[in-house]
This record gives sequence, C-alpha cells and structure tokens, in this order.
Amino acid sequence: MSTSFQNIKGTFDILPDPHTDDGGTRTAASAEWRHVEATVRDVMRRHNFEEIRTPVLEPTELVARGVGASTDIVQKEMFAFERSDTQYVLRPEITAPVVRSFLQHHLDQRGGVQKLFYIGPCFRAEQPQKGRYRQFHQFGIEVLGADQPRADAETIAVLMAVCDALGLSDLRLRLNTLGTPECREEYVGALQDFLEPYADELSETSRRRLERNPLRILDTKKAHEQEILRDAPTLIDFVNEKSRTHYDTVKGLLDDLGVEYVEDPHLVRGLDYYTETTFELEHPGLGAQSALAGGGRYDRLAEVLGSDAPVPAVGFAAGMERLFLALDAADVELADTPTPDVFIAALGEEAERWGFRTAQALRAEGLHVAHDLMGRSLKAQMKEANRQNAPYTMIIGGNELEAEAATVKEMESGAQEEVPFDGLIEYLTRTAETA
RNA sequence: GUGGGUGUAGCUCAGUCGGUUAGAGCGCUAGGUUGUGGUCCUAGAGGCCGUGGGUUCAAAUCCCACCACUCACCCCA
Repeated sequence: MSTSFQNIKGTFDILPDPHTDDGGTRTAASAEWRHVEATVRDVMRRHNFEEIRTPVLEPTELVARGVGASTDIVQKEMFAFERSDTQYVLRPEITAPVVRSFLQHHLDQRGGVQKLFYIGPCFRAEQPQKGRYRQFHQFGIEVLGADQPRADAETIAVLMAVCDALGLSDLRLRLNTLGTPECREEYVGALQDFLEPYADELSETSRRRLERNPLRILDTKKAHEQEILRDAPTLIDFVNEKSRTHYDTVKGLLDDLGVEYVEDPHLVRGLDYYTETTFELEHPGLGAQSALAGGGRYDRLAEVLGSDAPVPAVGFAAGMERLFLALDAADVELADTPTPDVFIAALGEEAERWGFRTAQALRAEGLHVAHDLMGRSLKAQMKEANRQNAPYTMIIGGNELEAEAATVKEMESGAQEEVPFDGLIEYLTRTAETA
C-alpha cells in the first residue's frame, strides 16, 4: 500500500506507536500525548485553573497588534490568508487569542481573577528543525486581572509543577524583569548610545536591530558581541522603584516555594507584549531548541487589544514537542498503550455472530473487548490476541455453543476454564478488575 | 532565505574497483497442529534502489540537475 501524498512539511502524525524521523527525532505515541495532556490537566485542576478553548483561526489584525508588528512571527512566520475581504491567520500563539476572548466575553464579570489554561496547536511558517515545527502544540496559562507578585510566582510554580509531575529534572529557570515600557524605552536609548560606537564590530543582524529592536541584541550568541555587552548598561538600573519591588517580591516568593532560578539580565523575550517579570525554562542537551517554556507579565496587552481598562496579567506557554524531547533525553517512560481485557476468538459463522453480540454486551459493561474482523483461523486469532496482549481469550465454537459455556483461556499460564454463558459478564468483570 | 547531511522492502540497514533474476534481520501473511497464541521450523507477499537526464555493451553503483527529508544559522514553544 502506498500513496503519493505525505504530510505537510513541518507537521507530523501522532500514531498509535512511537516513530522516529530521518533525523532520529522520536515522535511520541498517541498514548504518550494523552498522558502528558492528562498530567497538565491534573496540575491545572490542583491549581484551580479552568480550561479555555479558542479557535485556531483568528483575525490577522489580532496577532499583528497583540504579538507585535516588529516581531519575526508577524513579519515572516504567519500562515495568513484572505477570503471574502476577511483576513485570517492560523494562530501562532495563544495568549493574544485568550485575552481577546476574555475581553470579548467580559470574563472579568465572572468576578475575581480569571485563571485560565489551554492546550492546543499553533502554527508558524518557519524553517522546521529539531524541536521546531510549523504546526506545534502548546499548553499554557493566563492569570488575568491580578497585579500581585504572587500571580507571577504562582504562574512559574504551575509550570514547575507540570514538569515535576512529568518527572523532568535538570531544568534551568532564567528570570529577569523588563520593568514598564516607559523605563524600558529609557534603557533602550541608553543601550543604543552605548552600542553606537561599536556598530562596526557588530554582526549585520545586530546592526539592523540596533535601530529596530536593540533589546534583542542582548541575547546574541556571538562571543565577541557578548564581550562588548559585558560593560553595557543593564536594564535593572533603569527599572523604577515599583517594578523593582515587584521583582524582588516575586523572587522572594519563589524562594519560599523552593523554586530555583538564575537571574539573567540579558533575558529579553521576543514578543512585544511582555512587561515586568519575564522568564524562560530551559533543558540542556536538546540541541538548538533548548527552551521548553517561556512567559512573563503582560500588563499592557489588553489595552493594545482595545480594552478601555487595563488588565494586569501574567502567563506562560510551554512547547509540548520540546517537553517530549526533554522527556526522551531524560529517559522518562510514559504510559503504556491500553490493552484489551479479553479477546473473543470465534470459529464458524454462528459462533462469530454469538461473539459479536457478546462483545457488545461486555463492552456495555465497560470492558475493553477485542475480536477478529477478518474471518481468520483460530490460530490466527490466538496470535492476534497474543499480539494485543489480552490477558484472557474467550474461545467460542460449535462445542461451546452446544454446551452454552465459553472456553476462557488465561494467556500467561495457558490454563483454560469453561464458563457458562450466563456467568460470563460476572466472570470477566471480576478478572478485569483484578488484572 | 543561507549552509551541511541523508535518500535501497512497513522498520533498521547491507550491497557502490559498474556486470546475471537487488539482499539480511525484524515485522506482516500462511502452513507445520482437520479448534489454541508466545519458542521453533518452512514458505510467501512486499522494492520503477527519491525523480529526471547523461556516460556506457551494461548503472542501486559514475556524472549533472531537481525533489524530498533532516540538522544548523535567524528566531522562538
């Protein structure tokens, strides 16, 4: 069997079994995805977060305004198209959509702080590589309406709790504050003044950023640029008293929780909407894409999206594919695929019909029941039962129909037992429970 | 957009000083057991050797182009 079609570049199929691509990167099985998703949901429940689901399709303008027109995402990575005068975009991230939904539906009127989480696919038209896809999956949270440092600290705590619940270790949390847009602007001016004399020594991209987005020069990976930056003014010196107190409180709260972090004054996140606290979670040894998650405070985003009142907010987004990479690197074993409680092997047309009815009856009782749909030999059906790791196989043929008792085989020991038809449900329900 | 790597069976890979019908292991199907799986034995199915062109008596093998995948730069989850 074959087809001339294949999945779109930068996307991937999640199959019942894990598989590896040509670069040796493992794609987790669907059961592993379910396990991670269930873990995320459980951590969210424990932290009192509620789920929000927004459309994959959003107005292009929402992303352009929300994420920032100067960002790479908006400038060159959007899957955007027009249809009957409406501009659509496949969402490249989920924060702006959540804030849009929050404002549109007046969720603040539910009262108090809104603690929301999401899981879903995002799309960016980048060049794919390890840990980076055109359709990828994020989960994250948004705490809307809370300006307290505890909201920042709880956001980080939730992220760490998910990693902990998944069994991830060797993580590094980098922390910084960006202050308010006003003091950031002041700092940007100072940074430009400082770097201007070195312009000739900077790379081409850094020179371009010097005009457009000087903050981004800070996270350069080029050694000689880092050298220059060593004596550069630091953002924290431009941050006002209030922001600094906020930041110090967040750090204190993290200390209280025993959350380890390293301060990194050069940590500037790529999206325009961040203010105050900003953070990134890394795992070493993932190749080029070491960032598992990133986030921070974005107190001005609601207003950027047209709100007449400010909505203080903080959140994070985590990349599921990156998480799997980290889990793989750490050799963390995830959930097994489910196996049937019983396999029904039938011989002959009459027995097949009896088996089909019985399968449905057992399934109605909540049992996981497998059977043959190809009319194969008993031997082949037994092989199939074995392959599927069914602990019990029920054999039904002419003899059993006549005796009105099925042959139930315990696969591991090979022991067989005659079970009267009217006692089957009770018998199998009991064995399934003890298994 | 730029650079490196790789394309042979469902999977992992052999085979390339050019030379008959292109191989192995695993997996799949069937038989060995007229109603019994796992181990074992046997058989079978499954490949335009990424695509197109060129060189040659002869190309999976040499040359060119293209395509796909992949890693990396940039940036991000």
